[in-house]
Formats: sequence, structure tokens, C-alpha cells
Amino acid sequence: MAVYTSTSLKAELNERGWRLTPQRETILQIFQNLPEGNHLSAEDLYNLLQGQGQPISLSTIYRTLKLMARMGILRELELAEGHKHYEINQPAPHHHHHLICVRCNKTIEFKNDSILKTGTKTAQKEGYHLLDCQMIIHAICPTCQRSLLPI
Amino acid sequence: MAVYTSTSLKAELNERGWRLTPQRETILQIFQNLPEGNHLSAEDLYNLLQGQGQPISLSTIYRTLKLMARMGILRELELAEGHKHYEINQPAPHHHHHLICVRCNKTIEFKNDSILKTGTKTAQKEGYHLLDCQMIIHAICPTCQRSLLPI
DNA sequence: TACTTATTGAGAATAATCCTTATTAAGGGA
DNA sequence: TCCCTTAATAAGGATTATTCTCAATAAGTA
Repeated sequence: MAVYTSTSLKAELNERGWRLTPQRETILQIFQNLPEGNHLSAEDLYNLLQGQGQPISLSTIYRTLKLMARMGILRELELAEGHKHYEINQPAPHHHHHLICVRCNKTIEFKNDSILKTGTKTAQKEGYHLLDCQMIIHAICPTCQRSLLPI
Repeated sequence: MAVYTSTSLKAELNERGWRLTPQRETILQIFQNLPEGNHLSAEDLYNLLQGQGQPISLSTIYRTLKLMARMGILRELELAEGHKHYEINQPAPHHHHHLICVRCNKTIEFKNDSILKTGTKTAQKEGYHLLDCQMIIHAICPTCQRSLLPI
């Protein structure tokens, strides 16, 4: 859950025999400049880059998102929409969690520092190296509770 | 997060104009009899039922799993294997969470009552009706930390 | 018992993600 | 600085989980 720059990303990649490419640098920057609370799907990112005139292929996007999630740079979010979303992985006080309505997918972010502490302690106890820790609350929002629509 | 019997499931379904079918009853029983900590994917369940000589179509399985998750009977787990897993949703002291190795998918369950409390409080504060609350820790297990295999 | 309509089963359709392959280019060493 | 090795990219095809469609069936209710 470190804060990455192009330089530190390059260092960490090279250490493992991997390479820093313009594509990886671009994608890191996109996520770093995303306003807090925003997150992108693979296709969102693809379209965003197309619009910016610096297209990157979908294959590369998928590979890079997975790579960065496994390095702990990005968080992989499952927000009940049938595809994954990604956001930069930051420590407290930016670290947050999600409350999701399973009917309309409305999502609220909330912060609670004790969650990350619990996650850190649990991973440590088992000898795991922590990448990310998230609490997901599945619920029904006030509007959908009132609605008579099925499920 | 209530404990369901065929009777209470029927009552809750009928209340909404829905029906209790033998398929739904069977699937509920399968999950209720699953040893604690076990979870099934849609295909696991399909194969299990085939093996028991009481086959249920894949369509029905997918529909039922989603229905029961949205009723709060089942928990939908995203355990990093590319498809969802389901388990019965139980209150404390059975309620638990998952620590997952993103490389080998090894998963450890852990309990921590304060997590469910936090989830309950957060949902309540926003007026949401809680269905499930889970903490997911993505990490690298000791074995994979030692291995030199990529990502 | 009959009627309405929710539910099932079967297979087709969809959508997200991954894989394959030729081509390109990053990083390390001479 | 220039090579050389090989990781990474782009493009499109392949895969796989999940959803949809529709005719047939059966649960719940009057």
C-alpha cells in the first residue's frame, strides 16, 4: 500500500526482471490523478485513453490492471455490476470501504480505520504479505426498500 | 442473516408472490448441510446435484443462487478464481471472513465479531437494510512469497 | 378442482476476460 | 553507445461464466 511514482514503479519492476513501459506509466498516472472515490473498469480505462488520444489495447489494459493489483498498487473492486473496477490503493486516511445496494448498485464509500488495522494484524498473524483489505457491505438502499419491484 | 427452514423460506417467498419449488428447497438444504467453511460455485452445485441423482438445470441454479443471495440467505464470495462461490449466511459466532492469496488462491477463514458490528452500524446509519458484510484481505501467502515464480 | 402465472429446463446469446502470435522495444552487458 | 535477449504490446480469436428466451410445467389461490 505504498505510494508509487514512475521511478519507484520502475525500480520494483526491474528488480523482478520486468520492464517499465509507457503504457504502464500512463495507466499508473491515470489512476493517481483520479479524484478520490472514483474507480474505473477495464473498458472505462480503455475508452478514457482512446479519448485522450493515447490508446492502449484492451489486452494490455487487462494485463496491466491485473499486474498492478497483484503488486498492491491497485485495488480490485467487485461492485455488483458484473465486472471489476479498479482504484489506486492508498493507506489511511484515504483508505475506504463500500456499502452496495444489491438492487440498484448504488454505492456509498465509508471510512473506518479499525478495518485496515484488523486486516493488517490478521495477515501478519498468518504470515501473509498484505496487498489490500476491503470491507464490502451488501444491502438494500432506502429507495429500493420502498420500491415494490421484485428482488 | 436469519436461519431459514423450508417453512420460513416458503413464507417469505409467498409473501412476495413467489413460490417455493422442490429445486429451491433442495438447494437450501444443500447449503445448510455443508460443513462450516465450505462454499460452492454454480458448477460445483450443479455437479453435486447430478451426482446425487437429483439434477437441477444450470439456469435454475444460477437464478436460485442470485435470488437467495439477494434475500440474504446466501453470501456471494469472490475468491479470486474467476467465478463466484456461495455459502450459507449465518450470524455470529459462525460469521467469518476471508484472507486470500492472490497467487495460489489459498484461502484462510477468520472470525472477528467487530467486523459484523461495524457493518451493521454502517448500514443502519445510511438507512440500508443489511444483507451481508464481508471483509476480504488480498495478500501473498508465505509459500508464494518464497517462490520465485512471477506474480 | 381449475386458473393464473411464476418457475423450470434447454439451449442460444452475451459479455468480460484470457490466450495466441507476430512484432516491437526495454534493459543489461560488451 | 550499440547489440542482444526476451518481456511486453496489439489484434483478434477463443474461452468461460452468466444471462436470456421461450415453450412447457406446476405452485398457490379462489
